[in-house]
Amino acid sequence: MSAHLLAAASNDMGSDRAAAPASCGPCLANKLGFCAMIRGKVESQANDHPGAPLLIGSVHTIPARRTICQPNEWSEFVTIICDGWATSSLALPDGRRQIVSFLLPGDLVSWNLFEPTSDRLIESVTDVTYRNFRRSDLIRMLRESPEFFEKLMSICVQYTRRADQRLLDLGRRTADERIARMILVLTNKLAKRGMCRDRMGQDRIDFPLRQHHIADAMGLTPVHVSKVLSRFRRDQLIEIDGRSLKVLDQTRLRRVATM
Amino acid sequence: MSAHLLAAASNDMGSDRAAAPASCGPCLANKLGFCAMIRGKVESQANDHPGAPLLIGSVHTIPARRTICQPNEWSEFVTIICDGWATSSLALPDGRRQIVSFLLPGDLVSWNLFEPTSDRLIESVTDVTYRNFRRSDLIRMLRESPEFFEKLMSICVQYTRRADQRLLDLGRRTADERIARMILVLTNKLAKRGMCRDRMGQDRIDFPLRQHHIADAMGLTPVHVSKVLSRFRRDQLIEIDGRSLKVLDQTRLRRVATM
DNA sequence: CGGCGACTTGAAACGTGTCAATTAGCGTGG
DNA sequence: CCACGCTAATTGACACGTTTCAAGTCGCCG
Repeated sequence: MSAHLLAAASNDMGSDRAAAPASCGPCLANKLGFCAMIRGKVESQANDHPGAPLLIGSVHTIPARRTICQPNEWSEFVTIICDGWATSSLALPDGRRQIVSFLLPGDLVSWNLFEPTSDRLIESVTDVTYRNFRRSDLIRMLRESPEFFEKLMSICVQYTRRADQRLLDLGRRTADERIARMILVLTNKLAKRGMCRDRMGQDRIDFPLRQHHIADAMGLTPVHVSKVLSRFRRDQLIEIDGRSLKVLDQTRLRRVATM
Repeated sequence: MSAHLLAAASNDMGSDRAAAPASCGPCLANKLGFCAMIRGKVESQANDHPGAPLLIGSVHTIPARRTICQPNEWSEFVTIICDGWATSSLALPDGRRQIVSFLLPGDLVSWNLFEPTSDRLIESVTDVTYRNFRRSDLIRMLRESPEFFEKLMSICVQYTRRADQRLLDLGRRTADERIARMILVLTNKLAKRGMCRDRMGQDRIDFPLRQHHIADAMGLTPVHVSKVLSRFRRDQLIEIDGRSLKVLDQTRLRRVATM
């Protein structure tokens, strides 16, 4: 199978090219995450072995509030978020649910490349575009490229640390602490990706989450989230208008969060 | 450096031998976990390349209630629990703590081989004997042995699923559900390792945990744990005497746990 | 204009935490 | 052997944080 054929077969947007797909323009994370590395790999592969099959992900776009992947659904693809916000969550039969993490541009939906299925339910919050890579391609790359391997391991460590903090949140922190921390962590994460609205100050961010998302992530009820956020606003800690959020007093917010 | 020298240098129990260390007799998990595989590897290595340096872990024993590893302490070793119970936990500056997992014989203290440091505080519950492997040895083995790699990945998946469930516990389950689930999960885990007291029934287990361990693992207070356990006992769901626990009515306990 | 979903707010209920007093268990040393 | 001191566990009364329920507002879109 030629490089051209494979790329065309696995990609549903004919205009994409391996080196710099059109859809990665808005993906602000392609500098730091996997995408860049994979594309780099693809380029060098194309240069070194012009005849070798190209590793390239197919791009998909999905509207807000849709499910991207069902729990325990088998998939031969590994997906990376290119644009928009999504959630990765667990659900109980009786309807209770727990959001494990918010997925932002550049995030791997599941960092375990060897598990073609997972308990998690993946849903879009906003419109989301994501990129599917063939699992087997990535595994091969993992074996061949030490650099890629290192990168995956460091992402793995990072995710684990986040998961640990979330556990501390749910087990031992009050609602105020949880929500304050969440705002700080998200702001920080977005700042790292250059996704803040302010050119300079890294404190105003697009904030598409509904309060029930925050509730499900922090193990609270939407009503209580509303009360805490109202209090934060009354205390001039944060400002929310429309779908954007600004941290007004980072110092005091940190104190509330006990960070 | 000869194989003999290396083994002697990294092992503080002179009588141990690579193929079947004396201390692994009581370690009931060596059939299924890492230990077996590593020892297998060591044996075949010794046979194939008699001159190559032996990969062998040093064995240590530590009394109950001691800290095995401080948070963020750098270590060139990867440790596996051989015997006894330990905890892996996170602590807040103000004293609140969250136990992330209980470590049983056969468990890897940290499954991330590439991270020489972690936030976790590792403490012994009972007397614990563990085995330290040189991180660099394991990493080399990981690269060389696909079989070993697979094993680590499957352990990794398993730990992730457990972590997910713990998140659901803390975020969305009531105290009763959490404690019932914990009892069932632990009983099950011990049964898998053949660590039950009954020869047949897999329901009576050694249970060295104090109630404050349960509290710290489940995000509750010791007082409340006591109340819930008392109720479970009054309702004939479980029986506790001394340091052993027996599930009396698995069906009803499962119902309480919403499993 | 009407309807719907997201959010807000208050009152009351509930689960869990806090505090305090008491008992049981266990290792240590006299 | 017992006395001592320590930690673990139990129990009840009360406080607090969070949930539940309910009513109402706001903004958005058909």
